[in-house]
Amino acid sequence: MGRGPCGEKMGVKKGPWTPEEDQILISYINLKGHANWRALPKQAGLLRCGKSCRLRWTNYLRPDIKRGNFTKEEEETIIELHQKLGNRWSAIAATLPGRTDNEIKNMWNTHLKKRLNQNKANPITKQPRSTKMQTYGQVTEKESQPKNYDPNQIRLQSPQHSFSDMSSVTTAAAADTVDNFSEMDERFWTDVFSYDNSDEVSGSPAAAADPQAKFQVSSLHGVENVYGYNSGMHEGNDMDFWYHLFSAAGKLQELPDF
DNA sequence: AAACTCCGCAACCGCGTCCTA
DNA sequence: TTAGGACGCGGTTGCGGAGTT
Repeated sequence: MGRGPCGEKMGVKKGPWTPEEDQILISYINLKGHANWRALPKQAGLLRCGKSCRLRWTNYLRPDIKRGNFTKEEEETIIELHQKLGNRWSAIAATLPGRTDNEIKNMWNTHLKKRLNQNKANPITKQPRSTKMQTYGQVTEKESQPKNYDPNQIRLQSPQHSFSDMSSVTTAAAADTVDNFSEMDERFWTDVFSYDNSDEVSGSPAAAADPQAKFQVSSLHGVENVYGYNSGMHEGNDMDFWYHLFSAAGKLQELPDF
C-alpha cells in the first residue's frame, strides 16, 4: 500500500512555507480543526498537499511547541531513551514536553550522535570546531525562526487542539524531572499514568512553571478521557514492548486497561 | 573581503499501519 | 476478506547561514 508522493498533483507547491501560508493554515485550523488533512489545503485555499500541511502544523505552527534550547536534562533523556528504544523518535518525543519527533531526530543526528561517538573515541571530549558547536542546542528562539517572522505572533489561541495533535509532541507530565534519569527511568512511566489519572494533573511542576504546558497537560488529560486517546505507538507490536517495560518496572498493576 | 566548508534545520519522500466500505 | 484511502513515522535531502581559511 502506502502512498505516492504528495506532490504528484500539478500545482501543488513545495518548499519553504511563507508567512502568508502559515497564517492561512493557523487560521483555518483554529477555526475548523484538522479532521481531514487531505481535504484541508483545498478547503483552506492552500496550494499544498495535506501531508505538507500536517507536517508544518505538527512540527512548527502548533501552539504547544516548545522551541529553542534543549536542556541538559532533555539531552540526557534523549540519549538514554535512544539506547532503549533506538530510532523511535515519536516514542522518545513522548517523554519530552513540547518537542517534536522531527526536532529530536535532528538533535540526535546533528549533536548527540556525534557527541557519543566522540566520547567513545576520546573520553576527554575535544573542543568543537566552532563556538556554535560548543553551545549546540542552544539555538535562540530568534535564530530558529524564519527571518522577520514569528508564527507565534500571528498564532491564535487554539481551542481545537485536536487529539491527533498529540502524536508527536508530548505532555508536560512526562518531563516532570529528569535531573537524574536513572531515577526517572523507574518512576517515569508510573508518573505519566498517575498524572493521567490525577485530578491535579494541571498542578504538575511543568505545568506550574509553564502556563502553556499546563494547557497541554489538561488538554491531553481531557482528550484521553474523552477519546480514549492512546498514542499509536502503544498499539500492535509495541504493546509487547510497553508491557514488558512496565512488567520489568513492577508497576503493571497500575496500568490502565488496554 | 571573498571564497570555501561545514553545520543545523525545515521540509520532502517512501513505507508501514490503521480504518472503513 | 480485501482493496484503497488516510495518517504517522523515520530516513534523507537541500538550502541558508555561520565559521574558517
